[in-house]
Amino acid sequence: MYHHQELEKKWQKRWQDSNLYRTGTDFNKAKYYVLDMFPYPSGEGLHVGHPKGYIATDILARLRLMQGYNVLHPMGWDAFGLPTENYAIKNKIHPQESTTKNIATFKRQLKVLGLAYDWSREINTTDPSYYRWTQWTFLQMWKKGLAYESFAPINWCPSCQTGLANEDLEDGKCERCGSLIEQKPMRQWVLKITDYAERLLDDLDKLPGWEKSIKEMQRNWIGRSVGAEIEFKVKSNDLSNLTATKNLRVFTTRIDTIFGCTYLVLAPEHPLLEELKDQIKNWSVVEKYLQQVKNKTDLQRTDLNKEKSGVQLEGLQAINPFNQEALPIFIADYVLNSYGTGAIMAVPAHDQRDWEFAQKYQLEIRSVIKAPKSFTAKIYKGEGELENSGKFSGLNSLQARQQLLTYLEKNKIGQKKINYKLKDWVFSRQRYWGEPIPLIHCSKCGVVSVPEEELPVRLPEVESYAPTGTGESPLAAIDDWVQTTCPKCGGSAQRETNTMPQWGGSCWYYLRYIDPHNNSVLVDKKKEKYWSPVDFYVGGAEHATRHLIYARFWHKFLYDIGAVNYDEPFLRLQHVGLIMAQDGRKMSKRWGNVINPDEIVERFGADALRVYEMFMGPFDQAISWDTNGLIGTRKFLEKVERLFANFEILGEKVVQDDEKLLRILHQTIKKVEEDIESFNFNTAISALMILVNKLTIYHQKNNLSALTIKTNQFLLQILAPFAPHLSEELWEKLGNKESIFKSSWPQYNSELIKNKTINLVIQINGKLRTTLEVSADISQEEAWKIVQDDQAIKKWLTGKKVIKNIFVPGRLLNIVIK
RNA sequence: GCCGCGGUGGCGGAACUGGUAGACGCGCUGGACUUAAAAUCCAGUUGUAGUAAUACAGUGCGGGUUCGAUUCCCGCCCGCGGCACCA
Repeated sequence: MYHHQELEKKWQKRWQDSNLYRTGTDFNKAKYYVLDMFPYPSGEGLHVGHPKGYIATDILARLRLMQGYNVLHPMGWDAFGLPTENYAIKNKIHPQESTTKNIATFKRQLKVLGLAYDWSREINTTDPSYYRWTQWTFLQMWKKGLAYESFAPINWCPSCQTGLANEDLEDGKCERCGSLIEQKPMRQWVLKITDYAERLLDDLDKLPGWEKSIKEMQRNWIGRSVGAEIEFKVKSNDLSNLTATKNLRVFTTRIDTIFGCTYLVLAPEHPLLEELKDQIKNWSVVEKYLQQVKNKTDLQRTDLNKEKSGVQLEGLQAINPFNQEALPIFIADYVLNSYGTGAIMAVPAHDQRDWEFAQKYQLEIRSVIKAPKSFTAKIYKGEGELENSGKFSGLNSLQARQQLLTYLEKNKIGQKKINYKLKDWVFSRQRYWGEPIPLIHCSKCGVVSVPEEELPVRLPEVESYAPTGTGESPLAAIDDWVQTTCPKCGGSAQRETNTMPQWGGSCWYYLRYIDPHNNSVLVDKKKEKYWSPVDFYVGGAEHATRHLIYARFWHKFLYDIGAVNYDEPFLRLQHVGLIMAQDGRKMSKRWGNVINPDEIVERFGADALRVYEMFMGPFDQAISWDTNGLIGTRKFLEKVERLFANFEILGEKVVQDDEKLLRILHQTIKKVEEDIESFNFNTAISALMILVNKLTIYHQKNNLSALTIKTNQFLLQILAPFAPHLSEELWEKLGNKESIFKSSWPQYNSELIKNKTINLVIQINGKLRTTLEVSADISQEEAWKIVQDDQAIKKWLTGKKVIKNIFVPGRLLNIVIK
């Protein structure tokens, strides 16, 4: 037993008093930047799942510290956001006030875990000295035309009363509150992230240190598809021999199926509809359909199971530019106005959706790609040899696409086109608790930026935080804040009253840790060059398509304007697997299954919690909490403590290092070091347990330590990143004056770790029959000699013919018999 | 539907590059210590048969390659995550 409460407090105080984790400033040393995704300080405080990632980075940071690196390992708060604001509305408490309170709670909870953060670099996104630079970057984007005002319909959450970005939706619902999202035309500030789509996609290849799954999620989200835009002429029936009335562009990835196009479909919102209204003979039917579509929610509209519906635009025809065929035109809500050109060429023979539609409205289905003989289903979606395609028949899909494209471009009826699913980032929110957008509207000069030296534009005090619901932020009601003078002409003008989304401040916080108190630039260039990029970044996978795309975009922009020296912010990325409750569900107040880390630390100690969370299973996997498992790791720490307690009593005895145990020790040093680097903490701890078990057994049998004090200290050093408090205590007990984290990580002896003897596996026809303890460098001949005389093997060989021996040096001998 | 990840004892999980499947921990069983309990320590713990030595089976299912497959290939099933009328 050891008294974790006083012991842990003692060391936490000492670390703090000695500034042990203050970031080094000697730029001649190698650097290592380990970063956690900073938390949103909610009112509920932490549960045991939250710190899992922080413990992991802490272990890595401590290893790097002992290896002699300058380590940057900071923490801060992503504190703007809706829950705090909603809390303010309900309880009339200023968001700043509850934010301050929540941060204090979080910080206390993190501190009792003994995390090695450099708190002198703490940042907070709601601090004006921080958001000044968020605003500054926004202005730079605005100046480059990357931030623009849009009046297009956007996602509107009727419950949160604000516009949202595509990334903020889940299944057509608000990610925050679950309300169904509506489309609402509104004035919005939008960031042109699509300008960066290609780089965001291509540069993923520069990040071998990112998990495949997260890169895939980003690729999916960016959604690049290569195809062609083709121009059809739209003619009125009455004037079919006259010139075309309008041009209509469609986007397709399968131009090789163009001869199979038997009709065209427009999205119901397509602008051409309004333009050709007069020539559409069944306009009243069309109008009715449009009304029906309008009444559907987005969720209903995109329901894959629903039957396709649409209406033909009677009186209009489209001309296929490749064969001059006149085709009917439909509107149908299975075509989205927001993707491509909002219009498609329908090829029912080779597209599931077009096929369904054609079936319903009895349209021609014309095969233009030969299906393989083995193909039995109705719709062949694959590639192949073209048929019924004029002079292009006989080509394969790939050749056809190239030739058709050439034809398109030569005849100026279209061109190659790349489309992305990624949409520009709707960047304004009609809420209070966010960074004000630093722009001014002047009736004479238009939109004018707040001069940089006047930044930050501070959030004003308001009476009510409640959203107005009119599409205006609560800031709009603060007249003496809104009314200002135009920086350009000096005339009266109004401030922009929208605020930035929660994701704004987190786009660049990792840069600010590098230089958190700089008042003249976002980050000092020299410091940035030294510390950037982040070497290791750890956080939840739920950020794969939000924060991690936004931050990469923001960073690339900063790179383009010369503010940072490399165009990717995070070299290595690792996602944390959730800790679920014991019942297998997510830990949540709602289910009443939350485990508070404070209680665990109180009862079992921070070290036990740390070791347990790392030992539970693979780091990136979701695993259920089990307090029994935690007791196991606590017992392990007590075992370590006992080992050294007895050591003290027996300390005077002169011992020599036991060679076998010394070998295991050095193997463990290697294993622990490598496993920390690869985030396989569970196996690192398992190795430590094996070592401690062996030392304990030796200790008990011989009533003395297997190793000298000096070698025994290695054990404490490799345990220290996991269980820093106990390791410090025992380290001190052994007579060390300085912190264990000022000692150097032990070097394993690569000669020593080689096993001298091995258990040679003897197989017969691949089946294990026996093992022999032999010298590690035994030759095949020697092994064969021994094996033939072995009783266990002899009986298998009698009456059989040995065909051959397969020998894997240092491992096995397999005898193949017949 | 598409993409990614996974499926191993009662449980969490381990296994290098194709080479002893089940490390380590939890739980359980038996034992030592104790007046007793806790703690600690020892032994056992994939299944079947056997006192045992040992044998056979065994890593979601069915095939294949190989001297040898949890690992590689083909075809499925199930679970998790992401995307999704994206043309």
